[in-house]
Amino acid sequence: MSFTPQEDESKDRLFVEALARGLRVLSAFRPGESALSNQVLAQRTGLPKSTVSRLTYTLTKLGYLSQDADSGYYRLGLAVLALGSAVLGSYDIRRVAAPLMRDFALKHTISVSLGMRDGSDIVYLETCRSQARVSVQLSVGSRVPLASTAIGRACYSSLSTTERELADTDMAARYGQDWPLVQAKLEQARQQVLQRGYSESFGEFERDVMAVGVALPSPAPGQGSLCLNASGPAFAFDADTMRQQIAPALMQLARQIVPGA
Amino acid sequence: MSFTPQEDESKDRLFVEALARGLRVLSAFRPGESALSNQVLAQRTGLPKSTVSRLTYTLTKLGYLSQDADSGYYRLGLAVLALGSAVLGSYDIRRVAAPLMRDFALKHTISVSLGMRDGSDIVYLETCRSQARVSVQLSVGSRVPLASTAIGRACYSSLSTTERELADTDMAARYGQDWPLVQAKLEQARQQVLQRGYSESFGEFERDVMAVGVALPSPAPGQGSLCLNASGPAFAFDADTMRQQIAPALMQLARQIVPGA
DNA sequence: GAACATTATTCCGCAATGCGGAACAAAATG
DNA sequence: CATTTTGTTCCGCATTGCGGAATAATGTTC
Repeated sequence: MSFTPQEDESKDRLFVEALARGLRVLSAFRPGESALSNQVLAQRTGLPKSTVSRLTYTLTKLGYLSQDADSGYYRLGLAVLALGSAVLGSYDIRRVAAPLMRDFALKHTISVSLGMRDGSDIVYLETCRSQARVSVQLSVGSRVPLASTAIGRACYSSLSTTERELADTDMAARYGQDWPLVQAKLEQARQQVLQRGYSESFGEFERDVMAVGVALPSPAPGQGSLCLNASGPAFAFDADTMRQQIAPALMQLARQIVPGA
Repeated sequence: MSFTPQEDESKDRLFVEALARGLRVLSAFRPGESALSNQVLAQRTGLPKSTVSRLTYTLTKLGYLSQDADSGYYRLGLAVLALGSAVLGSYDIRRVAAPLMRDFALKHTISVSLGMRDGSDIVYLETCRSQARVSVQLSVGSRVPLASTAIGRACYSSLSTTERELADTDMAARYGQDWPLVQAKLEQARQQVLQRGYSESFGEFERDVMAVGVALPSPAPGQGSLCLNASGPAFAFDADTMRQQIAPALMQLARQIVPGA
């Protein structure tokens, strides 16, 4: 249960507890949820009622929460959105990648996403779907696991030895006794990437979804590893099509996005 | 200099200062900026060095900031993105509006945005541009003033008397001695909305940008007021076109999005 | 509408927690 | 190597946040 393996826990004079708790309240809101009561927040965060009350009060005053007039429930405020858009704005790769991704999605009638690794997850920075009706880029900001997705495996395979070992430690903790199995699968995926240049996940993360992934060579090292996937429904894309048509095209797309490679 | 006019300042036992300061650090990042040094953060937030150091330390540990490996500078972390996407996910209007907006944008070769009022600003929740190459929905989450934009004026005009007076107070503080002029302009816009059903801003917010706006009847009252605009470059859209073609179509779009009106 | 259950807010004494000046360390600059 | 600039750590102080308990507000049941 030690979150901070490098030090003896809880003696961290530099860590600002009140800030952490406030953010814990904000992150208790799961996407798709409209409004939460003060009590639900207390349950989810594990904080005492009165503390939550004070934190919601503060967050509301700052615009990070807004209180529903009649129900009194809290919802995430628009100030949070400003932060989120500041994040997206700071990644200039998106500006380059998005139009190319859009062309790709239209040409191949498939969805394509740009992701970045965060620990043992991939966070989507941009998604282009072939038909725009399905879901409103709700995927931007959402997380998928490194281990079971094509995009995650591609990313994993592109890590340096030291980074890979760090990620391994992360996942060992995350998957517990399943880790050996997961690791074997990951190693297998890595070998495939080394040989063929792309990764696969055919129905492993979501049933009936076929996906291939490639890593982008990191433009500035240490900036975080970027990766792409292309995914479509199994009824429209079989394994052969993914391997012979989509995967090469995706590798081509990666080269377009990062020319120096 | 009193931020909280309702009470005698700084005697607020419920307000959690440390949380506010931490968020002040996060919001010091402006969109488009990549990485900030610890010192710049101190300057922008007005906090002492050591405090900022502690806050950045905490935020980094929580994933809300990430530290660039070599420069040591901080950038907004991916955890912030998750929060932002949770906000967007909580507004189900987007799901309804987005495809309709997209059709509108394509049909009229014009940009259309969905916004929500936050104080004396409008925050964009969704934008659809006619040509997708220009800017990657960077606009989602960005703020434009209520007073000088078409979308803001439409929203203002749809407020109830009490809400409008609150907004007035907000803007009086914001615009200072310019407020009488601004208010006159707003009142004029409001009359126009009452008569014709839409608002205009022809080059007033951004030079050479023509825009019209309409308000959406709030589906659940007190949930915040939603509004739409359509905007295009002056060389492609003259005032007559905006008034006779775009504005009626936008009003039609509003009725499509919120059928019960 | 009385009696109860559930949830939110406020109070208040205690001490833990965060504060910030200053000392220290580490780079960057010349 | 001296100097400036920037980041981190230390540490005593008291402010600030804490959380149990009391209070208020709201909703529910009969």
